[in-house]
Amino acid sequence: MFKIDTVQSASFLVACEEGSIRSASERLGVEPSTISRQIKALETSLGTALIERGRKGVRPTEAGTILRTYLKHQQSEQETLLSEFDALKGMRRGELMIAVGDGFISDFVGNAMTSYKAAFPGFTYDLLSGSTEQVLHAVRTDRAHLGLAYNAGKERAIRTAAQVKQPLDLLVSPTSEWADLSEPVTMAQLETLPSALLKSGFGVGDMIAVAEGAHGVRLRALVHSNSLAVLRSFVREGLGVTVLPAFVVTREIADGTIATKRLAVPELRKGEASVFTRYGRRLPEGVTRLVDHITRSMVAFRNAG
Amino acid sequence: MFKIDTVQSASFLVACEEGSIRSASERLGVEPSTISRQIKALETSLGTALIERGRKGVRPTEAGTILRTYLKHQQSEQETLLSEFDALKGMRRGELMIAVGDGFISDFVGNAMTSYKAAFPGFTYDLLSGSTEQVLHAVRTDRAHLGLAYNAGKERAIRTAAQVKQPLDLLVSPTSEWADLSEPVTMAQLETLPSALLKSGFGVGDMIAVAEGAHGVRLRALVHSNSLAVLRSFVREGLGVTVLPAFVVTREIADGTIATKRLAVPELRKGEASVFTRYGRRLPEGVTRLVDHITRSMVAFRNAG
DNA sequence: GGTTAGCGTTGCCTCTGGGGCAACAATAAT
DNA sequence: ATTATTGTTGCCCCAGAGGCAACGCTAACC
Repeated sequence: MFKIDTVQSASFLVACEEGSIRSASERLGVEPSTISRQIKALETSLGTALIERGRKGVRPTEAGTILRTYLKHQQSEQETLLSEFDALKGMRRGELMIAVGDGFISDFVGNAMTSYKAAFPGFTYDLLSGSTEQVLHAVRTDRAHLGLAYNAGKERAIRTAAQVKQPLDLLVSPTSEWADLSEPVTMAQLETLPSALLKSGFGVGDMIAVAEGAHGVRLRALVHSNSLAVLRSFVREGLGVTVLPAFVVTREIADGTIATKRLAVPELRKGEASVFTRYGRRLPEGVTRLVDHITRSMVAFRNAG
Repeated sequence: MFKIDTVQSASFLVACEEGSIRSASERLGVEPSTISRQIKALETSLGTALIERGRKGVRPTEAGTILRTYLKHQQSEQETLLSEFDALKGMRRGELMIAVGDGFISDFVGNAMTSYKAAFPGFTYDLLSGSTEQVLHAVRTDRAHLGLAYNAGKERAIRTAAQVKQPLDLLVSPTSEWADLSEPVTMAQLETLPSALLKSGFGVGDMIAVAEGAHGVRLRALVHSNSLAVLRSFVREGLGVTVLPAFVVTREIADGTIATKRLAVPELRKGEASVFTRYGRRLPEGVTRLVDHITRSMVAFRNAG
């Protein structure tokens, strides 16, 4: 595959620079015979004479001159390669492949990514978003280094790096008829409310399904969707309520377009936001450091519910 | 100097292509342990992880991907390098460094170079011209592979590849008063003729000096020059005569502007045109082949005087 | 012109280090 | 839980790289 051995090349190159095999041997700290043999071996493998052996040293033949410029060129290319590696190691660049649950997007981009970018500029991101199930799958199959998802069940292949309880709340529009419901809201009350819910595959959707089963009820879901944007709009427009962890709507809470109400349903309070990787996978350092930033800056992981 | 070992690179590359160390080991015909160790050694020398070891094989890390593209690129460059070597070996290209005596220029360019170019296109020439002494020096100091000169004396450092007797003739203009001199011309006659002669350092000049000494005479040299063109013009214009081997004025003889007359001076008939190289120098094949063309096609070497 | 110094090369020997073998740990699939 | 497959590691052996010294050769020097 590669006909040009590196050690042999070095001998050849130094011999050309020094002009004699003996001085090359001194510079490289080996015997002249070694240099002689290495160059000869290189010539054999290339099938071409590379140096003229003369009375007072050696000089490259025409083929040798060509090889020399080739090696010089390659050497400089290798230096840029090594500096790229240095940049990778020194956290000056890198690529992070992250899969995030839809609910984490704004939190992640607005907080974790922002602070990380300030600390380590030069990193690029491959950001997948989707349901909890999709995030888990991406991590399992190494399509992402790191996953952020809600209510990701334990499984052998997944190693959880951080996990914070984030109970589901009832989200309502402050201007709607449901704004003055008294807390905590019970399952019985919930059953009567028009709602927009996430489909299964999403952590939230699965939790609600479990709660429905436990209480033997079915919520009046006007909408089942795979889009959080649908749920938010649904609530803001006063069409009904939804059930989500609070961190998903941090901004809407802040600007007063959505309000939260505690739920008195134990099954809906067990949810956890988690950061996880594939079990056994050796991660780039950049990813490890990113986990720190996530746990320190993201609302979903800072606030213990 | 070179941190990237070729054998290690090959292991790494094949492992990435095959997707597992074991299949790579099969393809390379070695044990998996070898591949594993080589890749690990490469990682150590580069100070960077290159592959992620996984449950069902290996895959390059980010650094590994960069290295991979680098190696691919290098591989293709190496191929072009090897094809250049092939071209050199196959006599499809090369550079010939030739030093020729001034008198050989038109003969060499018109005959040897022409036929050689037809046989081996793609060769380039570095053509030095000068006196016999300059040609010898160029060959001695390896500034030329091959030398063509007149009356190059024997010396240890020079190996003569071909040598042909080329006696000096008297050159006259056919329309001049010396056109009807009877042959052979003696030294005594020569002494009375106005002449243009080459300076010493040239083979011809040195021979004439020797003959002068042997006969105890001095020729009436109106002009001493280091330029054959001067001598030719001098004769053509009917200003006098000169002494040169006939092959120097082949064209002038052919078109009738210069005529030759035999000389009855033994010292002036001993001259030889020779092709030579530095003793002990290993020559590119192209040069060896060129010698054939020279001896077969050049007037100076074809015609035994 | 012989002699000497310096060049690259080669034969011999030593010993390092690459690579085979087999057992092992870890993981995915059954 | 078990099995099959992955990469890894300890052990051992031998090819091959490299040191040593003698050699052949050329160039320069007296």
